[in-house]
Amino acid sequence: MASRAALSKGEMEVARVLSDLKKATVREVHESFPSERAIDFTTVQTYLRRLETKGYVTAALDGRTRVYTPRVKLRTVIRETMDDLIDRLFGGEALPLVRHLIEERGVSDDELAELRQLIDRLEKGRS
Amino acid sequence: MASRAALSKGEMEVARVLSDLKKATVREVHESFPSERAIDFTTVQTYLRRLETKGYVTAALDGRTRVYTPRVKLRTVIRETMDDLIDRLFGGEALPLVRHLIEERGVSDDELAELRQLIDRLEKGRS
DNA sequence: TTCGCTCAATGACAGTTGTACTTGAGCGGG
DNA sequence: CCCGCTCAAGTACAACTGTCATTGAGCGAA
Repeated sequence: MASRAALSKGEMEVARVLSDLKKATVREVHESFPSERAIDFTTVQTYLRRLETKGYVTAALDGRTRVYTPRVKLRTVIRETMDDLIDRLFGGEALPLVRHLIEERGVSDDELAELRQLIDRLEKGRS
Repeated sequence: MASRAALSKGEMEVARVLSDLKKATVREVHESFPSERAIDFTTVQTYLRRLETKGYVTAALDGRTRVYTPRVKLRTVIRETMDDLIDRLFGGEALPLVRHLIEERGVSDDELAELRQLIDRLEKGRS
């Protein structure tokens, strides 16, 4: 895992918001934050700048405003993050984490149904 | 949450090893690290010290050696860590992460079976 | 005893993170 | 035009991280 520097939790958060927006200015990212998540405009700005130097996003100037775009897919960020976490916390096994998530955090009926579908689909893919 | 300070990734890693050992000296923790995970003895020592000041472990002196014991259950650490991550990366929804884990990292046949059991058990618990 | 060795304890330090304050370029009102 | 306002850009900085290097206490050999 050598290419990019890992993201901090705050950076990830901003990366996710930007990923949802596809393309946005600092202001837009800032405004997209849930209102209960109080975070300063300049803090978001700093995170985006760092994401840029780390190579996770690119910025294009529109007038004097930077418009940021993801450069690394969020999926990739998530995968790398989870891989690392699973190594450290579960000795590399993903299933214990899945079990933890299902047991420790409630799963709604709908979610349960979705999970079942997911498993069915996978099992069908095998055989 | 007048809770504890969050753990860094490195801290978590040694917390997990200590948790497996139940009770151990720096040396024992250090030796329990997988050999491919090169890490200095004193680095482990530092992590344990920090875990102690953060209130995650306690140390008792045996002669002139500290013997560390977990103070917060690993399960709790994991829950807090995951809650935070899920908030930042998935907007608070756990299922997308479960889906990610199942889809992105392979699941063996055995694991698939275990998952199915888990779901069956949960569904039975409902209704 | 005294030398050197072994380890635990502690100090150190550069890099990262979280968070915000300060600066300075444009622009609308007078 | 000049004044103040707005907002992006840059600067700041203390706390935290990852990783060692250094110190110093006890102990066995000479």
